[in-house]
Amino acid sequence: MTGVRAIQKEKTRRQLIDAALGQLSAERSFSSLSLREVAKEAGLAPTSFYRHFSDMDELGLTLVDEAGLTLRQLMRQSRQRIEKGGSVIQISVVTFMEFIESNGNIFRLLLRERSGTSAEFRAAVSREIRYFTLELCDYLQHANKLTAEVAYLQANAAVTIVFNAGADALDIEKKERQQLVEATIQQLRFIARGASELSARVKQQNSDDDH
Amino acid sequence: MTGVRAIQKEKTRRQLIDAALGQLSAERSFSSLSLREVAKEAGLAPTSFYRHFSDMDELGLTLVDEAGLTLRQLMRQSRQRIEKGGSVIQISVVTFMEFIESNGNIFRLLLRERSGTSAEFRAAVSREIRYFTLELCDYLQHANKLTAEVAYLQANAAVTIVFNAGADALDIEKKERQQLVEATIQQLRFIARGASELSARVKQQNSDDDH
DNA sequence: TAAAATAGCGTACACTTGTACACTGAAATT
DNA sequence: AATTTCAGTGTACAAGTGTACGCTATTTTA
Repeated sequence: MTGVRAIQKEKTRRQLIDAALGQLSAERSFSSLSLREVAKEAGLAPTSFYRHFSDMDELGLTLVDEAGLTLRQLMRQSRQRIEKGGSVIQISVVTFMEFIESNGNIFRLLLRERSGTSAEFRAAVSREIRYFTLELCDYLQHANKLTAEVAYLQANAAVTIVFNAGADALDIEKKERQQLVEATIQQLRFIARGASELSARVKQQNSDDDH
Repeated sequence: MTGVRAIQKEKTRRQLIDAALGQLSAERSFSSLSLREVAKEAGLAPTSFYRHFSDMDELGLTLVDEAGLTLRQLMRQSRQRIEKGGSVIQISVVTFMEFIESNGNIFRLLLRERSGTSAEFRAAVSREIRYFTLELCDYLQHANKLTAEVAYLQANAAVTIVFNAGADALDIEKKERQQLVEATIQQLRFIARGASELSARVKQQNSDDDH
């Protein structure tokens, strides 16, 4: 293991991944990239691509994994900030928007492949978003003392709202961004408030049943 | 006007539109369609395409308009049902899910082009969704006596949640669909509850300020 | 009725695409 | 030291792409 050869192979594999990521933009989706383009950008002959991935789909799924990793880093960063105090919702939204600003193309990848033409891609993206949601769910359950069910519904709704806001953020000017952030925060507050209200009511109901 | 020629032209234009719509599926996005394929499916020579659209983008934007039209029909249908009584939220969600079941490919078009590679497409889809949102906003403002601002935030959040649920519905079995519907309804209730709670508080605040 | 306009066709061309195949040189294994 | 493995190369090909151009047949206009 870890021979000169394996190291070099890993390096060019990385080059392919980076070449693909580098070609992504607002005007260019992963599915519009060609194997030849990516190989060329990585400084490889077209046919050398096959030494690393059996086709573009395999590379694409690797990118989605990579994106999921970035997403988890985001969460960690968010939690660190929250521990230092402040409004949880506000910090989360702001952190997410920062993530999008510096990882726009990775976020675009997730957004696009979530509704893309490959079932495998869609499943991969769903999985990453689900991890994200479940972590938030856990947090809500402990911090806000919610039913598991209500916590999940809230987490799911919140993630949907935030992702959607992120998508909107990609297409607007920086000065409008602030307004979007505030609107999103307010919407998350609606959800949080509604969840705890209705959760409390269910608990009351259950306790009535007990007597 | 209305000469034999114009009528025939409109007819083949329709054939092109229908050919394109007909090729859309879970595995096939609009951007993956080629001019030649669409022309062939419509029973035309490739170059005849240009007699009707200057390129595929122009055809695509026409499809988005068409999709928006279908969306507005959906709203009308929803309103009709609501007038006959019942839970507004429940009826809306169920109607939307029915729409997706019978117009899956049109909905997919909107979903995909919303985050696609053409700024013009994204803008067109945004516009259609905005109409949808504004109509809901109007309704909420009158029916629930909300601030214009709160009503908009609620409408926006609700549309986001419902669209997202629609996207999820496309990829699951029919039996799981019922569960998704119920979860979505619950999430919309969170939002509605939170909005009216926080709206009431703002009104109270404002009235305090007056004294 | 003669002339003009035009929807649709067929050919042609320059590109790009994925990938099969045979080859090379250096690293790994024996 | 001899042999095997294998990442990367270059050539080649069939298939598909958008679209320029000239032609035809029919409708529309003059």
